[in-house]
Amino acid sequence: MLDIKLIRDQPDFARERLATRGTGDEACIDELLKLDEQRRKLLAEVETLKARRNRASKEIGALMGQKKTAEAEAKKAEMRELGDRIAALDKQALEAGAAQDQLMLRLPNLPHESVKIGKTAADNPVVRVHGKKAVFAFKPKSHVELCESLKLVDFARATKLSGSGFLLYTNWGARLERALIQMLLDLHTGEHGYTEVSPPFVVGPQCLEGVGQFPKFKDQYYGVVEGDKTAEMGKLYLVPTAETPVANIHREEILKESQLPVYYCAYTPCFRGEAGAAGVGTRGMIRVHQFDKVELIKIVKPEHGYDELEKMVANAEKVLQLLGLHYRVVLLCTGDLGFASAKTYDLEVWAPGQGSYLEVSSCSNCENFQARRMNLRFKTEAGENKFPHLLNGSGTALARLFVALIETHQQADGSVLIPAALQPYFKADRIHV
RNA sequence: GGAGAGAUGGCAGAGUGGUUUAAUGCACACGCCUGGAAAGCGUGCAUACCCAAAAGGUAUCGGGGGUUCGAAUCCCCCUCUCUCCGCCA
Repeated sequence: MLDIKLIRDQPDFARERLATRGTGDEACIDELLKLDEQRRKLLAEVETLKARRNRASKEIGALMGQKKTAEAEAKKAEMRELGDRIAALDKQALEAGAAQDQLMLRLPNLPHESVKIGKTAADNPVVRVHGKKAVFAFKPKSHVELCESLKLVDFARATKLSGSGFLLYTNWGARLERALIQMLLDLHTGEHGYTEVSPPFVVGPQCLEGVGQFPKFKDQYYGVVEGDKTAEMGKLYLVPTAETPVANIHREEILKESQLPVYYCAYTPCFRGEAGAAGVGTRGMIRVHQFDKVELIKIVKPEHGYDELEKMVANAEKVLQLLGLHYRVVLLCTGDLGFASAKTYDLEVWAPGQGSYLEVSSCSNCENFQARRMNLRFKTEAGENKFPHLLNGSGTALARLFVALIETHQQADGSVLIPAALQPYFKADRIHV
């Protein structure tokens, strides 16, 4: 959520920054300003009346104490009338506030000034490239072929169980997935200073609202029902990313300045409805309804937000380096930026069998956009309450990492070599038939 | 799922319709005192919003609704916590 005071004081700045997203959201600034003015006018009015009533009520108490019943009754009648006006005005003020909130919750974050203005992913500048595309003396297979020949994933039976878009890892495939999860958690906790947490995989709607997934993108997530209580539908949702539970851990809290920065990392499966995405790249493991991910979350002082973002990107890159993968880092342009983010780097790993780069990580500084939504603050040494910056980054997503890994390290004989860093977890150096 | 008891500020804890402007204690900060410290004394110490600022005002005692001129206090609904019972990995 943006700061209404910023919109009030610098509407042109907010309009101009929002416009760079190309979503047309800047159009509602005028309506927002109107609603805000209306709300404040009503508030001032109703508060004046309430102040008068509070004073009168005390006087009534005093009059009754002095047994001046007639005077007290006269004042009571007067206040009854005032009470009706207060109730009516109160309702209006509340409605104006609710309308304003609805609008505010649907307004995306302002892109940071360092973000390139652009329209689509094609405009994203490549910041740096690591390694080179693997060269093969043979035609590299796609991960789908490798998974079938090495029996790493049983696509057909997964579909039988849960429909399309779900995966049944088998044998070496299941072990590889587990080894990757453990390697990444060990890396981030052991080398990068993150504290491991294991959150619930279902969360209440307030968590989705807190990070900006609700109310605008409500159609993309899975709601759960306990037993046959269909009335409970929508009370809980499967997490679309660990960001949802983990970023909300300290919601509605006031942290001490000395507690910052907070670094969390968590493994969770991620569940995504991907509404409207059917038919696009659905074959294989690139776009699925459930995948594993190790997520990084930081809560930091505002002045450190962007240094911490760079460090987080480096932490995610380390994963790809250890696995011997070629990748590039791109900076998302304003048009490609996520709803809550002010600045995002994507890590795209090369998948030789696909002949394309796959997004395996997205690291964002959401500044105080999410902190405002979840009312997460910290108290400075001077005693002032401030909103911290919230950062999230994949460290990394696994299904696509799995794809890049087996496609990159496949051999002419159809086997796949396991990188040295992963061997202690995988307990073998090669996958073969 | 059943029965009972609870939810008040950073913590503890009083407050059952009107000087409560939420007492008191602890913790914390600052000052006095001291050679220095402890103790003692004094002052301060929730959040948000309205107001250009100040002064002031409004709201908030788990959440929502109601009664009333007035609600932490009375009524209704919900959530959560604790104790016991049942079921369960």
